[in-house]
Amino acid sequence: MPELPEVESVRRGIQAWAQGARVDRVRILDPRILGTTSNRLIAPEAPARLTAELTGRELASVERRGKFMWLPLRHCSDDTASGSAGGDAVAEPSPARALSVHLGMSGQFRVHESTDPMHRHTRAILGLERAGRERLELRFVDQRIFGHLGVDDLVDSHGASVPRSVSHIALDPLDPLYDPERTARRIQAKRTGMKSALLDQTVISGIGNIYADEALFAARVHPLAPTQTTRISRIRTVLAKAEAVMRDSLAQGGTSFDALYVHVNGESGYFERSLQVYGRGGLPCNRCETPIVRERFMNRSSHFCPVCQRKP
DNA sequence: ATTTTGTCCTGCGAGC
DNA sequence: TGCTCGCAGGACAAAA
Repeated sequence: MPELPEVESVRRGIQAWAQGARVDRVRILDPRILGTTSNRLIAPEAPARLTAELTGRELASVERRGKFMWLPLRHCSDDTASGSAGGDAVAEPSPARALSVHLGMSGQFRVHESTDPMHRHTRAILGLERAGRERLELRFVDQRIFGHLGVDDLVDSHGASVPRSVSHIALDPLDPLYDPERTARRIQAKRTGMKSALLDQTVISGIGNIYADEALFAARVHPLAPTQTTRISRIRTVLAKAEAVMRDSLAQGGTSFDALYVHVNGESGYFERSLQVYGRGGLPCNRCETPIVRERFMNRSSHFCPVCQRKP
């Protein structure tokens, strides 16, 4: 399940290939990836519209906030020259639109040559033309179609330019502008459990079910500990552990449980072997040997040590 | 207003 | 053997 470390791994993975490339071909194989998880009504003309928006554009960079990625678009220099017929020579305008990407549960970006065999769950293909280098394809593969592709206006949010669809997402712990103290106070102001707060992408972004469980274990805090009565120092610790565990994971290329998360070249990350509680229900706690408990609440599995993480 | 619940989707494995 | 059922969970609309 791609969370911050996995998405950042993918961002770094495609950056070298995508940055500065020109989109010369777009194929939408399954239009459902153009919708959101809650809006599956795809206008019939949506694929053609996205294709028109992207074709001929240059991908300026690859950005990320939390689990969201986007690639700001700009007109290629030759396009600009022919487009502004006889107009004043203006400086390259800052990108106003971006290709926005969410990997959902099972989304992957894979770098391929166009002759490579097609993966069964390929949902979209961007053909990339790169000055002086061979053509390649960026393929969006997504088994469960929780992922999303779209083109969106760039707007200002938390001191950065992000797609409108990302503007409500909070800064993540790897963002230079991230403020852990402010985040801790916001969490304490909520009336909910600690795990719910960590998963609220408008409070802190990038944390999903795996790293929420791992951070709470590392901080010795129960997932259902009420935010309001948890001491601010404990909340600070949880945030520090969340950041630490995600940085560790990133250094190991992220967590790969199965073939659902892989790098752009198809290789897996190695953080799974470092997980302390997630996926370890019934196995002994690495600190106290007590069997790790797996319980379902919030419609999700939560994994924790009943001894190390005292009940609220 | 804020918090919780339900929904989307596919493949796989357990159980009968 | 073949079927059904449950499970995996990110984000968001809807309900509470």
